[in-house]
Order: sequence, then structure tokens, then C-alpha cells
Amino acid sequence: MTTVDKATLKIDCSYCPIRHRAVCARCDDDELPQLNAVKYYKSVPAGQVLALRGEPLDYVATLVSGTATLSQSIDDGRTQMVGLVLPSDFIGRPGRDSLDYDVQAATDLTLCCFHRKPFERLLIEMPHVQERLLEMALDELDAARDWMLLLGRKTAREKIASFLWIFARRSSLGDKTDTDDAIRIDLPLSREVIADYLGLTIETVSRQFSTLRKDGVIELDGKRTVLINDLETLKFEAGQSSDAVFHS
Amino acid sequence: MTTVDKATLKIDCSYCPIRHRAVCARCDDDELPQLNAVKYYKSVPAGQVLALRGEPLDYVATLVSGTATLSQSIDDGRTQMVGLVLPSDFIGRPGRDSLDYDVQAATDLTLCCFHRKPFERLLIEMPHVQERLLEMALDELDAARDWMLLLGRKTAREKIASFLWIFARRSSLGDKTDTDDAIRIDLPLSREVIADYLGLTIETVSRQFSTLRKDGVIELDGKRTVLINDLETLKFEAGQSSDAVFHS
DNA sequence: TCACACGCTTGATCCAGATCAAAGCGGGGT
DNA sequence: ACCCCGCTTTGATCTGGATCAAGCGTGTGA
Repeated sequence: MTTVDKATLKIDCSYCPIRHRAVCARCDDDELPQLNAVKYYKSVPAGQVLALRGEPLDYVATLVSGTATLSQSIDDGRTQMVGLVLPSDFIGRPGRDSLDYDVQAATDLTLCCFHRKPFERLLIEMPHVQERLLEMALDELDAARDWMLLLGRKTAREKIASFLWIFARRSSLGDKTDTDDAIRIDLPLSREVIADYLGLTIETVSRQFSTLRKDGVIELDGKRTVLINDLETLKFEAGQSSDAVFHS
Repeated sequence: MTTVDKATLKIDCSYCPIRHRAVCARCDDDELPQLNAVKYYKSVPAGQVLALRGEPLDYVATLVSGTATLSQSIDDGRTQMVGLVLPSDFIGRPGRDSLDYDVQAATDLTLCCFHRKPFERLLIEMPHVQERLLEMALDELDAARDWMLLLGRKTAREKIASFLWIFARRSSLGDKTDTDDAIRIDLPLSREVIADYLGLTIETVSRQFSTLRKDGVIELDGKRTVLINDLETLKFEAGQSSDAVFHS
């Protein structure tokens, strides 16, 4: 809504890097023009707030690049991150004009946006989008429930290990080098955001990073880069079984 | 799957007590026969496990009466409840034959079941069901995210108060006596299940109930019945703002 | 009628993680 | 080059909730 939005060149959906993972994943090629017609891109600088709890939001969007956070808070300042938005994830809620949490850019973002009303019409006209949205919502629900186990029952060390495990798994899938070479992770989040994500304080986060390093589970290269030598060890530290099942 | 299932008389959907809240809520009356044709009822005794993490489940269902729990656990025994299933809520995941968590009857249950495959066909044929399912999934996601704030950032006292607040709000809506008469809640859950829900131990749950009683926030009548004199006080104890927004 | 089992409460103690406090240490601006 | 300023690490201490350990009721079956 502020003037920070900067329209980006509109790319044809067929060249979109997340074409097969986003809300449009199930669309046939001949359905794409309909989406193309109403979508628009938006760039958002790191730190900007995209939506505030309860405030109207007139668009929905797919994240094309960058990382955003979803968070809830209590008035005394306590904050809990309730979701991480990664490329191909969907932002916004069709059928309601405000969200129950805040959305903020953790890095610079590129969004593929739709005004809410046209998008809701689209949902009815294109069942493939609706189906995919349902599937994505159910996946997010499963992820949220995994996170509840972490928040309610895991120790600080397990929390940090689980957190790293998520990124490690994601990047080791990316390169398809499924082997056990060391994995390098660039965390897009500050210690404070990590703490809010895990239900810890920054001091505890920092200490756990240090002890995991001393114990040889990880190596640190600067503040934001983590090297993982052995995925199995990390998985073990994360509390094992919970993340065992792995779909699609 | 075991022989404990007991078929119940099949009731016409139009007389169903949850007709307007469940997955069928948006269906027109002339769509109901399609549902009627494939649904079947099932009674489940308290304590029975409906589904285990990762094990195939050949049906999906709407809960008609009773209370069920969704839970995750780590092998060393730590358990976290990740959802409460109340009448009109949906159990199961279309498009996947197993769940990521365990489902267990907390009380005797009545289920309105569909075999999974026919239900998936139904979803495609009846967009109203698909739409409603999406809406319900998004509502659950919001609820899960509220719960993440509770698990990650609230104190034991706030957790107990929030827990009671959920039931209080639900029952005060039910009777439509929106006034501030004392509200009586019959908890369908044991202390152990409450503890697993809130990420606490039974001892802490018990102590917090006691101190809330001493502080005059609640009264206890037996182990499972709670009286709430003043909803506002309870809401305050629960950490206020977080639950402020209230849809539909 | 008893007893014993199970769910709950209450008490005593412990400890993981919070809180309070003080250094490091980059990186960007002048 | 230097100096802030914000982020991070590390140290010292405190504390809320966990853990360990008895009791207490009440319902159930012998």
C-alpha cells in the first residue's frame, strides 16, 4: 500500500521458477493465460511489514523469491513466529480480508500478486487452483503441527537442531547431491527471529549454536552460515522420529 | 478396522445436528442425497485409537458427537497434542492415505464416515464440499498458529486460562446466554491429556488449577467440572489480545 | 466390606532456560 | 582510518516449571 511497491517486469508463467510448486502447480498450460492476465509482481525490501494482524489486505500472493515470516504477539512484547514463508508458498487468505498474524519480509522479496476479489473468482473458475490451495493448506497444517511438538516438548538443543535440519533437508534436496558431503546453509534469519521461531531467547539460541559447534555437530562461518558435516547426527540431535515421515 | 465399530442407524443429513457447520455446510439441499448415498456412521468407544501416525486410514470422517485428540510424539514418550477434534470437525486427509499424527477418542464418539476414494471423487464433483473443506483447513491453520503462540510464549497460568477460555467461549456461545452468569464447563479431558495439550506436566496443570481457584478466577466442582464466574478475568489471565479477533 | 488401582493433588528439590550484565566484532558512514 | 551502532557471544545469577515422592479420594471388583 505504501509507495515502496515497485512493479517488476511481468514474466510469463511458463518461465516462472516456481511454476510447478506454487498454487498454479496443477494448472494445465492452457490455463496459464488466465493467471497471467490478472497477476502482477511486487518487490518488497527486507524488513517491510506486508500485513498486520487484523488489518485489511487487498491482495493474496505467491512468494517468488526471498523469505518472509508470519508472527503472533502478545501486547507485552512476547512474540512467536508461526510460520516461515519460502518461495512458492502462498500469502493471504481467500474469503477473508485480514489475517490473524503479522507478515514481514525477512529478506528482499519478489511476490506474484493477485487482487483478492479476482483471485476468489479464479478459484471458482479454476478447480485446479482450488485443489492445489487445499493441498498446500493441509501441508502447512501438518507443518504447523510438527512445530507444535517442537514448541511444546523439545529441549533448546533439539529445537536448534530441528531448525537447522529443516534448512539442511531443503538445501540437500535442492542440489540433489543427496550424498553426505558437508552442507552449507545460509540462514536468512537473525538470531532474534530464530529465537522467536523456536520459542527461546536470543542468548539461548546463541549458546546452543556454540555448544553444537563445540560438539562437532556443526561449523559456523560468520554469523549466518552454518556447515553441516553429518546430516544423520543432526537428525539425531533434532529428536529423530518426529520428522521421519517425508511426503512427495 | 477392529470389530469395535458398530454401525449406527443412518440418519438423513437434513436432520443432522451439525449439518450447517461440517464439511457439508455449503451444500444445497438437493446435493445432500449424494452424500447420504455414500456416508455411513460409526460409533467408537472412549480411548480407542482411530489412526496411528503413518498407518493407512481408509476413510475420512466428520465428528458428529464426542471429542477426539490429535497427537504427535517422540519415541522417548514425550507427547504433544496438536489438535482437538470437536463435533463438526473433519478427520483425515483427502489425497493421502495416512496422517502425520495419532487420532484417539477422548470420549465415546459418533462419526459420519466416507471411504476415502469415493470422497475424493465427491470433492471433484461437488465444489461446495471442496470450498468448505478449504475454509475449514484454513480455520484449523489459524487455530494451530494461535496454539503455537501459547506453546512457545505463554506461562503455565496463561496456558491453563487460555485452555479454559476456549471451552468457556464455546459453551457461552452455545447457550446464547451471552450474559455474565457463571459458566459451567465439563472438561472432556483428563489432566494428562490437558498437560499434553498445553506442553506441561500433570503436576503443573494441577497446581495451576489450584492457584486459579485460590485466586477466585475459577471454582472446581469435582475433577472435571469448572465454574467460571467472570469471563473477562479469565480472558485477562489468558494473555488478552491474542484471542481478541473472533471470526463468524 | 475391604483393598487396591488409578487419577489427582500437594510438597520438596532440582535444573534448563530466562534474565541481567558486559564484552566482542563487523560493517557502514563520515 | 576511525568510530559508532546493532548484532552476537559469553558470563553470572535467578526462577518457573520439571522431576521425584508422598498422600488422598473414589470407584470397582473380589
